[in-house]
Amino acid sequence: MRRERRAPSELLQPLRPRRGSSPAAPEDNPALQAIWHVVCAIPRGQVSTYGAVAHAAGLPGRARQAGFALRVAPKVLSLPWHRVVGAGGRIVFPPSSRQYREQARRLRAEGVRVVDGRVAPAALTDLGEL
DNA sequence: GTTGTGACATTAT
DNA sequence: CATAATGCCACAA
Repeated sequence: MRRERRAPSELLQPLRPRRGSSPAAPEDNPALQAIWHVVCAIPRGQVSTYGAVAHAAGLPGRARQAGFALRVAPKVLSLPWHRVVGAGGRIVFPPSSRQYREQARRLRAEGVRVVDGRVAPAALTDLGEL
């Protein structure tokens, strides 16, 4: 049976009609905004996962989009992107990549213990249901 | 329209 | 532990 895969975000905010043929800017995407909002709410010194962020943003099963959202996030938002890791608290960036080191550095600066590309399980946040 | 790709997750082998 | 197979879905070409 084919499931209806309607994004709950569509119910939260009606998609506004795109004007003319203007290319929809990421900033206009409610899903991305929801994700950014959730990430912004992750307390300092705590960590969450892509899947959990997506779920808390009302987008269950769309962990990948959480990654995309962080990727295209405007710099001016200065999101705490480093507080988002993969399942099991693993840093998803390739070790020795510039981003990996940056994320580990920022996390440790907040008191989060990073061992072997993995954050302490205790640092994981619940995010509740928002 | 199709295809390939990805800052993912889960399950199976 | 490591791979592979799926599921998932937005985006770029």
